[in-house]
Amino acid sequence: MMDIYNKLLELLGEQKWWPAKTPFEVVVGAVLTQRTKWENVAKAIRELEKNDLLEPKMLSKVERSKLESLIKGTGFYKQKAERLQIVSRYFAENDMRSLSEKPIEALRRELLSLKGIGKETADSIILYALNKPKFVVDAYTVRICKCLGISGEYDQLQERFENELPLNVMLFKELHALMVKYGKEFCNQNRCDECVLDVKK
DNA sequence: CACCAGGTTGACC
DNA sequence: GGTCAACATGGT
Repeated sequence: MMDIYNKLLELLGEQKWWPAKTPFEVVVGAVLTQRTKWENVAKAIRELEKNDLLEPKMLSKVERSKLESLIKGTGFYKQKAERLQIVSRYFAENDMRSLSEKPIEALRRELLSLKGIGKETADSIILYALNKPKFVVDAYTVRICKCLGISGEYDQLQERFENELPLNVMLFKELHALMVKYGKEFCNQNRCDECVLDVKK
C-alpha cells in the first residue's frame, strides 16, 4: 500500500485535499459531490457562500426551494437539498468540537444513520472535516485495487488500507486524493494494460 | 445521441 | 445475503 502511495506521489505530486475554507464546507461538499463532478460542486458552494448559507443553522433553515435552485447544477438536486438540510440540522445540534471528542466508530455510526450519508460521505467527513484517521474508499480506489489484483468491497478495502498503512491523517488524505486524481486521468476506459502502478501488494 | 461524474436509497429476490 | 433502477444536471 505504501508503494502505491509513493508511486502516485512521485507521478502526480501532492494534492492537498480537501479544498474547503471550513470543516462545514467539507461536509456540504461531501454531500454535493455524490456522483457529481467537483467543478459543478464548487460552483454550487460559491452560490451558497454568497447567500451566507455555509453554516449549519442557516443552511438547515433556508427554504427548500431556494436551496434546490442554488445547487441545481450538481444534479440530483431535490435529494441533495433534503440531505443537506438533514446533515445541517445534525451539525447545528452537534458542534465540531463535541463531535471531535467522540470515538471515530461511534461518530461514524451516527453519521451513517442520517439519511443520505453513506459510507464514503461519512468517511470523507471524518477524515477531511474532523481530521481523524479514517480511510476513504471511492469508486476509483475500488477500480485501481482491482487492477492491482486486490479484490474486495468497501469495508474490506478500507480495513486493508487502515491495517497496512500507518494511522496518519495526512497520509490517508493524500493517498485518497491521489487515487482519485490518478483514476480520473488514467483509468477511464479500462486501459489496465497501461497501468503505471506495477507495485507489489 | 450516448456516456460519465469524488454515491445512496429502497424495492425486490 | 446480493442486485438494480431511480435520482438530474452539465460536460465530452
